[in-house]
Amino acid sequence: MATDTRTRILDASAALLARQGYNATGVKQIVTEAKAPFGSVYHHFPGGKQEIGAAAVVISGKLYEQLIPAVFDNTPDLPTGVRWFFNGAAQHLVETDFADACPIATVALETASTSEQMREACAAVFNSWIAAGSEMQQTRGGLSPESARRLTIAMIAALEGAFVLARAQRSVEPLEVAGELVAEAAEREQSLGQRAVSRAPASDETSG
Amino acid sequence: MATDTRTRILDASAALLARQGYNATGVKQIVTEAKAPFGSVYHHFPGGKQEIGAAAVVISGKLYEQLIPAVFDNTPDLPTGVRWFFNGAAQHLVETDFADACPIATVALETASTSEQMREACAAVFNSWIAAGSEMQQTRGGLSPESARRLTIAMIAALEGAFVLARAQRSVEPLEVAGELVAEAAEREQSLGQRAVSRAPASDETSG
DNA sequence: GTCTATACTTTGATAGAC
DNA sequence: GTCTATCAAAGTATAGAC
Repeated sequence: MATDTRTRILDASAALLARQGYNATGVKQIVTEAKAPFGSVYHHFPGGKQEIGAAAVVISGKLYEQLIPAVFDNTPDLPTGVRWFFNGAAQHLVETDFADACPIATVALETASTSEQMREACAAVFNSWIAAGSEMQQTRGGLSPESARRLTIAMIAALEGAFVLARAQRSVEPLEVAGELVAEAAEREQSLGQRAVSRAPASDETSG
Repeated sequence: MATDTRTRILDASAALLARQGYNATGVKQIVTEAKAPFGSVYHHFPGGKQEIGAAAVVISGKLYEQLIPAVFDNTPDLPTGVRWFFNGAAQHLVETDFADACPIATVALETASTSEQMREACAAVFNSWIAAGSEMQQTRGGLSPESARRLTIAMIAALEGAFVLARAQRSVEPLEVAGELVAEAAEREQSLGQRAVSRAPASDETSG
């Protein structure tokens, strides 16, 4: 059984938005790529381009989120995982001739001030990444919820910004530098966290 | 004397590209905003939209670059300057309702794989920022050229990525977290650099 | 539900009068 | 060098046959 029309439209949209951004991707291009009749778009997505875009962003976000456990579940420690993460991103960037970086960053910047529906979809994706990364860093790094959240946000921000520089300069240097910055921060946080854990099993809620 | 047509076109383009990105900004919108006749665009910029965009990006880049000395020339030390820099960016973001972040990041992502002319213009701007930041950090922080370059790239990357998250989430939290990460890295680098300086006035060219 | 044809707008760009 | 008129193509969205 082949995938249905709706799924093909979303998959094609996710791929096009990731590579071209929101404004450069036309509905006509989407249906051509999805091998779908034009009218089907507005049958499955009455909200038009914005509704397609928002749904496609969420799909890309869920796929990309799987990279977090895929990388960090096999790492000996947190800083090593961070280095793997940035190295893997750099390698993928080179393999795709600096085309495939973050699937939603371009869309997020384009639509942040022009489409509330798209902005909220992108924000939801970033929040899910932060939640997934924070939980991973608490489990694998022994970090407190607050430290894990902060380190995760810093990691995502450093990665996103390094992507911007790397694609413009066609160089992985920004990814190497940003990755090392975050990895060293992870080293300090992890040693602090593990020390805290070995001293006091639960520093919070001692009075509750 | 009022500004001439060419200058008005470039100023209007720089403002529109910063807020809307490249693909959302039309040539017709530019001439309307610049109060210029439509045909003038192709008289002054035979290369069309790409030539206007490339020139406007360079102008925005030079303006934004002035923020580096404006902030760091008055700071007591490097880490404080880093915190001022991120705090100022956060404040400006809130004041503009999360519209004005980096004037070229959106354009850079949009055009990195579709217009070599635009990509090179953005890359040139980023390189000029890295050069200016590196020189500042060598002068004010006592960092080696290599350390200064790496810390500057990390600072710009962290700022750019924090902008992406902040605009999508309409929150300055990413700027606070990313800024603190870079500031703490600057603290370590500066103490290392100044120690090296006080031990050996000129570690390089000792044999020349 | 599927698919075609089309309406209407806007795009980047050009020609040519002045 | 200024400005208007216009082009061909692409944009999103809709109507309506099947």
